[in-house]
Amino acid sequence: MMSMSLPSPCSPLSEFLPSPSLSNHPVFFNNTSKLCCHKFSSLKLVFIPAASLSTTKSYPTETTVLHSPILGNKEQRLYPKEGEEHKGLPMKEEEQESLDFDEKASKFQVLDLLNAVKALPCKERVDYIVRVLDKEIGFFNISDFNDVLMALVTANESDLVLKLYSGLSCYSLEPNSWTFSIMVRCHCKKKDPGEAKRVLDQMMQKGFNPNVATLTILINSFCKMGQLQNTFQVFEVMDRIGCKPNIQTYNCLLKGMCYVGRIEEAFELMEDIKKTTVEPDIYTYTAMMDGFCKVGRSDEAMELLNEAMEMGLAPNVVTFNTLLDGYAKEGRPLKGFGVLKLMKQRKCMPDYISYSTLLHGLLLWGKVLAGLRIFNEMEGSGLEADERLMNSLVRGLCRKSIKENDLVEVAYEVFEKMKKRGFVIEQSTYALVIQALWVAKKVDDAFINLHQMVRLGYIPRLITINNVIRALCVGGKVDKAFYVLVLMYENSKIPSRMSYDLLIHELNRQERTLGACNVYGAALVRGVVPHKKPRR
DNA sequence: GTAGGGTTAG
Repeated sequence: MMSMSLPSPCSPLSEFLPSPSLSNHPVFFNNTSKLCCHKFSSLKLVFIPAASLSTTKSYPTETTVLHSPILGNKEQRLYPKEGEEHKGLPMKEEEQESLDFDEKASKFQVLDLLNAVKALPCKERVDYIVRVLDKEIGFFNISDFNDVLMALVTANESDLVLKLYSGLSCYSLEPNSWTFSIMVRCHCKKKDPGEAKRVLDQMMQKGFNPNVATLTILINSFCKMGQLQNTFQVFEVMDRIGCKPNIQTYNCLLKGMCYVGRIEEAFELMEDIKKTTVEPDIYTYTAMMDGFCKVGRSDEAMELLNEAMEMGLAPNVVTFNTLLDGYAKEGRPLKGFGVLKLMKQRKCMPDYISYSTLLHGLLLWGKVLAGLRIFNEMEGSGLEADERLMNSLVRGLCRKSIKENDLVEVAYEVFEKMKKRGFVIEQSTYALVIQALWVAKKVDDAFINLHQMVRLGYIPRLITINNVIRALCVGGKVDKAFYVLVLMYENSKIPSRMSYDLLIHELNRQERTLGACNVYGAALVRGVVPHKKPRR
């Protein structure tokens, strides 16, 4: 076995940077190692024990963030969502045009095959593919095999890929470099970079050298799992075979470092990249900005944005959204207005994510009126807020309205909009709307919504019910008040003594003795003895 | 010779 000196977890990053005079120099390695540690100690960066790097659950971070675990739910987001549109399938028209006839035919055959396969039960798929390749098309070489394999990887059919690949020798085919690369990609897609690395080792044993794209895929996969030591091992391989990392490779590493909370180190990497011939791009800046934002250092992210713009890089909607999110999480959502302004100046139109991020942040920090403004702007630009966002907006407006009694109408307008869109209205939203209506003395609307709420199977709190009953009684609408009781029976909920008392009191006042007796009797039947008695 | 990287919410 060849012994390999692996980069330490505190990563002398510069080793992987293209500086010919220094790379592969053992002294350089050791020196920077020390240098790194020294720098970090002065920056109070918490070192992450090697063992903890392989987990993605909790992350030591150098800065405590005000809200929410910084990277806690990151993993989900870092991976492609299920059912996500696949790049490359189907092809765009221009792409089709640019292919020559054979290529076209071959691509379409693979696509047809894929579609046919998808229609089959899982068990029959592999056999079907082999049959088609072997007999119907009439040729069956490693290149065709690779095409099918690649198409299946793109289509997220990794189980099929594994089955096909495992039968390779049965078809007396030898995997070539491209076959291995596809398999690396397949395992990475399955979030199993460890297995991908084993394929890579096998590939190299067979004398094939992976290229930068394959290695970057693997690096990215390790980074997404927070496995930085493994990432550095891949860099080591790159260095050994003389494959130069490019900006995409570095960007993956940068993100990986930020992901495990090694922000300062990521920043150093970025500074180091700038000194090389590999030029940072807007992805580099966005990744670093995201790193800062996630640990509550959005101002530094903003500085980076300015730097990127000065360098002539064009920030895009993702760059700006990152910043919006940072400020929102940090508790300074109003900063988002400045970001929006900048976006528009730079002709980068805010999208759904921009608005919902900002709106959510504003509501989270109690900036309800600002939130309303953003909501209106959002809807004005043709973007619709979703169900949950509108639920929180309505609740925010109602809470403010209950305190200050000035926003019921606006709240109700948004609320009605939700109903028109067929959105599910949450129980707590109904409760707050009814309370706000009640405070604003809009008793009939409160009654209507209480009715709707119960019909939807929600159970209002007794205080809500009694408030509405009392308000209806005060307004002389005793029949409606009585109907509230009926509603509660329908929901098999027994009204409180207070509910009955309120009704009996009002019926007495109106001298409707019979009615009062009925209510009293109804209470007794349900085991409630009201304080109030019908007046004789 | 094919491929690779980024943002949101309860």
